[in-house]
Amino acid sequence: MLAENAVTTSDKTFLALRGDIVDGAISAGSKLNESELSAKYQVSRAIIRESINRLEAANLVERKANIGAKVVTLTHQGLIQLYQVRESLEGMAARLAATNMSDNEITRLNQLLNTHAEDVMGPQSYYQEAGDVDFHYRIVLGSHNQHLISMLMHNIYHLVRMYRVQLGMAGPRVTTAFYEHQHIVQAISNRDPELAEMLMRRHITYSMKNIENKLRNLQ
Amino acid sequence: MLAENAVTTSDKTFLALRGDIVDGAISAGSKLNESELSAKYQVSRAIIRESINRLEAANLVERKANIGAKVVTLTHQGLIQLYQVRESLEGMAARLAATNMSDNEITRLNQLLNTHAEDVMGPQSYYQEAGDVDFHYRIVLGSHNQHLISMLMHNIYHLVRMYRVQLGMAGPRVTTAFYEHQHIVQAISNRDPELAEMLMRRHITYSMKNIENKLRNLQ
DNA sequence: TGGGGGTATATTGTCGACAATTAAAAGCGT
DNA sequence: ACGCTTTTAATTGTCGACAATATACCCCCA
Repeated sequence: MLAENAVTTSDKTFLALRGDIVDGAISAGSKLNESELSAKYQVSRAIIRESINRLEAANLVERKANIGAKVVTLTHQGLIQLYQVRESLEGMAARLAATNMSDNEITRLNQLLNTHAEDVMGPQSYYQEAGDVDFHYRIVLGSHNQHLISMLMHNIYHLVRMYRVQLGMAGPRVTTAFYEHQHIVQAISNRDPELAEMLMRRHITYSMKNIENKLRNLQ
Repeated sequence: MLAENAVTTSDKTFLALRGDIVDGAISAGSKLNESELSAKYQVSRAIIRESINRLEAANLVERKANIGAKVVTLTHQGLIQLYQVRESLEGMAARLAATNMSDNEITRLNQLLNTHAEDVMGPQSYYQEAGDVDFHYRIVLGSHNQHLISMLMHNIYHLVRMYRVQLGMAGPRVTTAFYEHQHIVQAISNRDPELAEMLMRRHITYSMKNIENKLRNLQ
């Protein structure tokens, strides 16, 4: 599951900070004071600075020379642009997965889908968040493309999660999304790259339209 | 031209290091010794470390905790994976450009193309590198998508250039590529997103196949 | 002579202090 | 009282030193 083993204190601090930003414990748009954070997380300013640099690379923070760093603000336009990139990259991931996933990987992907099927049919569907994430991760990894994997895992998904968490995304679309997942897996199982890409792109587009409705209030 | 104004010494050092890596002055695969670089560039180790972190984010360097950083190695597979990402992102950029570029921007894009036409028809075609880069930049910026722009400019293009420089890419395909550019601009001028994306993806695929031949020697 | 353990060296990780820059406050004149 | 200049405070940028980890070397032993 790609264990992000944090060996150094810088790693741990980065993960802690990232978690607090994604969860909203450090609110969107707020300024990051290095000395303050240094005291809060009990590490030197050098560590904080390194973490902030990594957060900037992860698109969670914006930095200006001699002025400082701010947590990104969540906007309607920002969400749209983020999902356009997702559509592009995950579409390609699905395309490559159809060619590059091993038979074994595909078997396990189908098993994952069956697990989700039970959840969807069951009483309460705790599917959405965790299940959806699992599914997308599996396909991205199945692309066997290091750049693609790295970009999505490090530069995109945490920001996506930040939108989801802070805008309270857990809504309907559970069963609908499930069937879309099913069709994507079918295309991959059939080793049909073109179709897999197209279905994934549509799936992400729909998903965006769904979220978009929930934040007409954001400018 | 997106002036990367480097205000701080850290910025300057980063740019210097990046240039040396892309150009091969610091050879691919070699280890980066922090103290050594600190002496070479006349700055503290803190600056070097920050620069190395940024280079890692730019996919030009790989870092391991407590062990150190190495310049990436150029491989056949690495090139393919890089171009797959390019195809994905620039395809989307072309699609968005067809919708989002202003009439003014499109006019200037056509002018750029005319300039290149003269070069291609002229005696020596110094077109390839600079011209190609200009063209692609213009379209990426035309997408008006900040994530897309940032990813390509900071995380992809410098590595692409590193492959080009170090594998001595300047070859034929000058006029061929020009006509492909022409068709892409036509699609954008016609406000046809679907076609613009398709043509850009093909253009990049062809370009990769062309480069691929030149490095059968790389494993 | 070859291998394992332990010491020495080199390299990276972390820290606190100083310098440079920016933002805020005070002082001044009109 | 208002606007401009000067001074002060706060924050970021840079540095050299110390700590922790990994690598290289040497010695000892079978």
